[in-house]
Amino acid sequence: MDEELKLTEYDSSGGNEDRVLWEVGLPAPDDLTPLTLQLIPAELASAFRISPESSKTMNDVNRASLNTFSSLQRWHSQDMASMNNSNLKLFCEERTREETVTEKDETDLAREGSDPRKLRRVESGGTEEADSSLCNENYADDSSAKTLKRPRLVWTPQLHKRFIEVVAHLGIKNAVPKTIMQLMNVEGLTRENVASHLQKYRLYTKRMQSNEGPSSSDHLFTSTPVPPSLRESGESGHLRNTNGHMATPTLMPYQPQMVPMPMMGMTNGGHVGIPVGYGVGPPVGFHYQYNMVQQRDWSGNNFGYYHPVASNDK
DNA sequence: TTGCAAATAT
DNA sequence: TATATTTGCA
Repeated sequence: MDEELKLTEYDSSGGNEDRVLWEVGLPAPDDLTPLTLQLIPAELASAFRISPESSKTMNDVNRASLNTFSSLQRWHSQDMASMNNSNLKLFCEERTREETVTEKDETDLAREGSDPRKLRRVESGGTEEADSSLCNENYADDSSAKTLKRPRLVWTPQLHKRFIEVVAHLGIKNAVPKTIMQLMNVEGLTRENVASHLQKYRLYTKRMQSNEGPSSSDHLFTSTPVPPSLRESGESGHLRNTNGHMATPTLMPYQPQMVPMPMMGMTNGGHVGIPVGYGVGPPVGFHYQYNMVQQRDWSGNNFGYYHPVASNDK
């Protein structure tokens, strides 16, 4: 969190730009490999017929650092709480402008008319791929929330646990996508998300009931045991007590905490965690955030998150 | 609106 | 390759 504070407080307009951006918890400068150093020695490169890296001067390194800093600043200057698609759109437009200039500088007629996003993927060294992937058509139009393609939801064990709790609460009979979605009270979660997950979950429970055993892809489901109320077909999750009255299992209200975490050291090929802002109360808008924000449930467990996957050519 | 299977996307 | 999403149909 110290890093986070330092990063947030960093302001190039006022302070000493040569100041180290963060110090706490990070290796001392002496422990770091200089970026000017070539990682593959010339002899090794020639031995394996690897085309030698273009040597990096301090100027190159400084330029790259400044680019990184300015983009980080841009990210952090956004009000994370009020982050919305318009912000992202502006961000993307800005980036697109920058990239257009770059592409003009490196004029290549053969590329004329091709998709800039594909171009970028080929051209970028990879470190930009993850954030560039945010600026695709999924986010380009915020005029209609319905036409927005949501990032892929990752059903983490915690999110699945919440799902199970709600399904157990409702009982097998009442556990339909819409109701589950409402009771889960997870902002941004759609009926389709739930329907899809429910579909898979039912297949899993079916497999379990037929003593087939879990399949290799049932990792998530096996991590959370199937509640007894879901094993009895057709019975509601509401338990009948000795008086014959219905006793409703308590369903913990959803009170998430936002735990901001700077997205540092993300490399290409890795999935970028773009969590959805889970809210208390009725679902409101769907907020995309640039930085890694882990969702926690009331017991401190991380919840699910959305991630756009950096697309890779197949 | 729901459930399901298959196709598609990431 | 795994798995989430979409699609089409009943």
